[in-house]
Amino acid sequence: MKLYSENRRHLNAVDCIIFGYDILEKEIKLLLIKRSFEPARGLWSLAGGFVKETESLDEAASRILFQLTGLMDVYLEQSYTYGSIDRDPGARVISTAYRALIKITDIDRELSQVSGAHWQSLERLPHLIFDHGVMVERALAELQIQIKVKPVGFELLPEKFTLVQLQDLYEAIYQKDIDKRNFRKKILTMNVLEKLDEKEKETSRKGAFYYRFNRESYETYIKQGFDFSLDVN
Amino acid sequence: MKLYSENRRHLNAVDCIIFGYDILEKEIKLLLIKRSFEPARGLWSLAGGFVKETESLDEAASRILFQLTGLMDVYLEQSYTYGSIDRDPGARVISTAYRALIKITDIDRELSQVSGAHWQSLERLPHLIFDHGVMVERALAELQIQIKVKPVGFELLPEKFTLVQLQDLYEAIYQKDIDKRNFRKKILTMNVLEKLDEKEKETSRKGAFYYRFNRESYETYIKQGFDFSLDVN
DNA sequence: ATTAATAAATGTACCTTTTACACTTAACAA
DNA sequence: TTGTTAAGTGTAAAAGGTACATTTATTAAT
Repeated sequence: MKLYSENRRHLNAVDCIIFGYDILEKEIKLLLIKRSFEPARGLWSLAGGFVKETESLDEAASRILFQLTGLMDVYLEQSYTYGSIDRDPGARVISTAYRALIKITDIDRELSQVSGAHWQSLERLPHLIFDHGVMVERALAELQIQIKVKPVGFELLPEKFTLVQLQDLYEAIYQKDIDKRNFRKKILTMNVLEKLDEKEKETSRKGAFYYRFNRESYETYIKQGFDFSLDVN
Repeated sequence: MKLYSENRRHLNAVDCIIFGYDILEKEIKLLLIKRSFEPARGLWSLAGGFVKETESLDEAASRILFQLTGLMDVYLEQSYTYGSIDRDPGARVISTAYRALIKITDIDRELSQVSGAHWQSLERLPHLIFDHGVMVERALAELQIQIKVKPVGFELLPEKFTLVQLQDLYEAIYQKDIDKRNFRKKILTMNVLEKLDEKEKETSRKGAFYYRFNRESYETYIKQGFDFSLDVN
């Protein structure tokens, strides 16, 4: 084992896979940017940046997300660290990917225009630079696992949402159809949804009741070892 | 966004959480080493080392595992990257943890003596340096999740093992008792175990039949979307 | 030869959860 | 008043999970 000083130092980056849900198009979207510097300038990429000596990896990821979206306190979890020698043709860069879930409606549309960021449907992504495509695949797989165990779906929806919208979201994440009655039965027996006295009336004459996620009762259930897994048809 | 060259470089390390299973003591063990350099020389730590410019993270982890154990082609998966600024008091080091599963019997006892490595029971670990305790906790949690979905337990057992031994292993990982008949029913319906014509006779007069993991039928089932989860009492 | 001791091996009934499936209701517009 | 549209609802059958006690094979001791 060598002394610290004898060892080679590396550039470290973070890249953010930023998921959003488009409630109208019923599609998961990713916030992507046009890369502004060489190599690969002008091509689509994840939001990323180098880790500074004054910040942790988590802080770097938060910073990059904030710079792009103006949002703080976003759902953000480490995904995986990519460390192949040649993954970035510009230099050896070790990059830690982070998964972010945001409510599309929270984003200031102007802001993202300025920074050259755009929401792109997961179904038809443009080609991404380097290994960013692999990062997206892994992050999506993690999201699919995560949502079985934790109600992270609510991070992607507005405060008020209908059961139809919630089901559409689950179908988009699983990329599978779900039986309506079974879905409602299961999600309602979890007792983490509050029915509101208000209806969403854009999409039907009858209207659908809004619900709200109750974070407190969720915490209670988690402590009791509650299992949110939703095995879906 | 700055140019590559303007950004600060960091030391990158990998640390290996090496799990083994002691079939006699029915305990999960970790292979730990006495640290040989400052800071924290002489204290217990995970096996780790710096990432070289000529190797990927995965390669660095394999190399460190090989240097310590002499084993190649070991089950090895990335766990998590630890990037707090002050996690290592010697310098800023970003460390990626890897989870390794090895058969204790595969290890050349001499070799580990030379390198100052020792198996320590997970139940009564010594204090570990830096954030290595946290790394262990996370890796164990990952192992507990992993074993529900993939039969990784077989990585920890010798080629031939009895159902009693397999159950003991699951109990050690889950840190929970499991009903014998239900365990056997479930594990046998998975059809990935081959019963051998041979008995283990050390621990009882009657003797227990040896089984062998059939990797081929496992692959077949995985492709069909088989679910190995074993929800246990 | 018989008996005692020990751990391995085995089956079933009950309960819970999951699945499959089609009609009624509310609201508005014509 | 009627037509249209999407929201909302229940039940029966199947599958899977849980709880639980006795028999069997083998060896050592008498």
